[in-house]
Amino acid sequence: MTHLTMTDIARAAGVSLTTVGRVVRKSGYVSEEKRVAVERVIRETGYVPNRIARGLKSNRMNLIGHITVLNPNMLYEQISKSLNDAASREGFQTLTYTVDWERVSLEIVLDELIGHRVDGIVITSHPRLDEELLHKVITRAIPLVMIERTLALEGTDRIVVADYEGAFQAVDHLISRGHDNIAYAGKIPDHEVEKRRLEGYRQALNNAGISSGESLVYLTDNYGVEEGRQAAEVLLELNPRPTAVFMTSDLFICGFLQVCYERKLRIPEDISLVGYDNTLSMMLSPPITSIRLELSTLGGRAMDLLKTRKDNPGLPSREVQSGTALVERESVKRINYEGRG
Amino acid sequence: MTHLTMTDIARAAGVSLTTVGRVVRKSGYVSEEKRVAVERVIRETGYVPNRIARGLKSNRMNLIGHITVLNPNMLYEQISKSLNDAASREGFQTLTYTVDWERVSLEIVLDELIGHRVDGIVITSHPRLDEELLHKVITRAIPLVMIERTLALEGTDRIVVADYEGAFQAVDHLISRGHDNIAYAGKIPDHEVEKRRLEGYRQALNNAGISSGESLVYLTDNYGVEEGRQAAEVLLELNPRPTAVFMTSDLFICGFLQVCYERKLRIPEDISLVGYDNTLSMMLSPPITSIRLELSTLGGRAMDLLKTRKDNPGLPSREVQSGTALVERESVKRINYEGRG
DNA sequence: CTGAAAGCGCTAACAC
DNA sequence: GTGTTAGCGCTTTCAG
Repeated sequence: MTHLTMTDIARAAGVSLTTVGRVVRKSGYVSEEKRVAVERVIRETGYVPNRIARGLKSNRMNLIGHITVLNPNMLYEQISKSLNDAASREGFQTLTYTVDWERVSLEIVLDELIGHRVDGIVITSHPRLDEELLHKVITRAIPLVMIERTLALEGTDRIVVADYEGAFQAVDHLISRGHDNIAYAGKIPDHEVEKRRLEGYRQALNNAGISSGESLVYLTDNYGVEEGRQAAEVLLELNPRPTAVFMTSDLFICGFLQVCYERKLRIPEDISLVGYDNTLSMMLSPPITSIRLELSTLGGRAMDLLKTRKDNPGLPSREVQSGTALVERESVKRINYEGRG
Repeated sequence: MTHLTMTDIARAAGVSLTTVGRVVRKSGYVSEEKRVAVERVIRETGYVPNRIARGLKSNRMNLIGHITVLNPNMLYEQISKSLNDAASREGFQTLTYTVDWERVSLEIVLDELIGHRVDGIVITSHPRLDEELLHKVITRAIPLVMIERTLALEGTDRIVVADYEGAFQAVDHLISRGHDNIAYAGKIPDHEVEKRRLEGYRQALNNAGISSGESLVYLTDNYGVEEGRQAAEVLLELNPRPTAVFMTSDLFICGFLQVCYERKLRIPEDISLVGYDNTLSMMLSPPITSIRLELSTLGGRAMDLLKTRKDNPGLPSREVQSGTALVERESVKRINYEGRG
C-alpha cells in the first residue's frame, strides 16, 4: 500500500484538489460541510501530506542543519539536544551530521545541507573553519551560526562561551576559600577557547596578587580521562604540593580522581578540585564543584540568531556570549589563615 | 543571491537540461567535451542540486527517521551516533526526534516522519508502543526497527539487548571470584528489559546453588544517581553486609560510590561492584567492572534490517540480539575459601 | 550521444 | 466558497 495523494482524497471526498489543500493547511474558506467530509476521508485513510512536494513549491523543508564534531564529551550531545528542542518548538527539524576534523568532510556535509535547502546551519565547535569553506553558504545567504569554536565572518553569527569568565570564577572561588597554591590542568592553548581559559586562571591569580609558577600549569593535547591521570601524576609530585587544582574539563577530573583514589588521597581534605563543563562532576565521588555552561539555552539563542538573520540578511555579524556559573559541591576545602592541605 | 537551477547551468554551458542532469548524477552518455564544460560551470557557480526536487520525483529523500526517548543516559546518544554513522555510510541521513513518553507526541512525530517520506524508521527504547500507534507506518510498508524496548509486531523487526545474558555474566563473574552474598540494585521489573536483568541475576545465583534472599534485591523506579545512593543506604545496612552488588546501570554505580566514599568504604576491598551499560564505569574511581552493550554495531544492524525489509516487505518479523560482554576493571575482589569482605 | 516533454504532489494565483 | 491552472527543479521516457 503506497502513499495517497491529495488528489486521491479529493476524489474520495467529491471535492477539488484545492479544497483538500485548504482543509489540510487550514487556510482559506471552506464550507463546514465540505470541510467535515474532507476531514473524514483524511482520518479514515490516514492521509499524511507529502512534505517533499510542499517543500519543492516553497523551496523550504523547515530543516536546520547541525554540524558537530566527533567528541567523547557529553557536551556536544547536550548542545544537539538543546538545538533540536528549540528548533522543533518553532516547527523546524534538525539534520545532524557528526564530522571529524577533515576539511573535506565538512565540505561534503555543507553541500548536502545546501542540497536539502536547509533554512539555517549551525556549526558547533569545529576547530578548522575557514572562509573559503563557508563561501557557498554565505553567498546563498543561508543563515549560519557557529558555536564555541567559531570564525568571525561577515554575515554570520557566533555564540561563544565565556571561557575567560568561567575559568576566572573557578580560580577565584578557590582563592576565596583560602587557596594560594593553585594548579591548572588544561589543553594546550592552540585555540581561542583554551587561551581564554588559561588567561582566566592567570588573571584571577594576578588579581589576588598570587604569582603563578609555570610548573603549576600542566598542559596536555587532548581532553580525556587518561590526560587527567597524567596531570595528577605530575601535579601531585610538586613540592610543595598544590592545595587545589582547576581543570578545564570534567574528563580531566575523572582521571585525576582515579589517581587520588589509588594514592588514598581524600577530596577535599588532601587536595581541592574544581572542574569545568559540569557534565560528569555531579556523578563523581565526591561530587565535584564545577563550572556549568549554559547549554540548555544555547539552542534557543541559535534559533533566534538564525531567524533574525533570515529576516534581515544585511545584519552585521553578531557575537553573543553564553554564560558560565560555578556549581558548588563537595570538592573544595576551606583553608584558614594557618591551614595548608 | 539565491539558488541556481539545472536550467541555469544548462544555459551557461550551452547544453540542454537533460545533459546537465546526466553530468550531475553521472549516468548516461555525455561527450567528454560537454561533460567538461558542464563540470566547469558547476564548479565556478558552486551549483548544488536541489534534493527536494530530486526527492519529489523518486519520492525518496534518503532519510531515516529516528525516535528516541528523553533520557539522561549516554546510552541513547551512543545509539543515535551509531545509527547516524551507519546511515551516512549508506548515503542516508537521519532525522532524529526526541520524545517523551506521551502517546500523542509519538503520534505527531510519526506523522512528521511519514510526511518526510522517510525510507525507514528506528524507534529506540520507547516504553509505550502499541500496535494502533504504528498502524500508519505498517500499512505504508515503511520499514520499522525497534531497539531495546520493543513490540513484537508483524512486518517489523527488533533488536533486543541480551539483558538476561548480561546480568547473568555480571553475577556469574562475581560468583567465580568467590562471592556468595551478592545484592542486586535495579529498576522495578515492569518491563521486559528489567525482568530479563533480574532473571539473569536470579538464575546465575541458582545455577551456583546460592539462595538469594529477597532483602538482597533493591528495586527503585528510576535509573539515576540518586537512586544509586538510596540503594547504598539500604544495602550497606544489611547484616551480614553483601560482599558484592550488581547494579543494572552505571548511573546507580555513581550514587552507590558516593555513599561508599562518604563512609570511607574502599572498592573493592570493602565491597565489590559490577555495573551495567559501561558508559560511566571507566571514568569512576576506581574504574568499575561493567557489562558492555554492543552499541557501536547497533546502527549497522538496524540499517541492515531496514534495507532487507525494504527489498522484501513480506519478510516475517525478525528479532536479533545485541550482545553483552563483561569488561573487567578494578571493582571486584577475589575472595578465598576463607575470606569475606 | 543529445534534447524535448511529461510529470512527481503540492501551493497559489486567478477565475467562476 | 470553490475549482482550474500553472508551475517548483528535477528525473526519465522517448525521439531525434
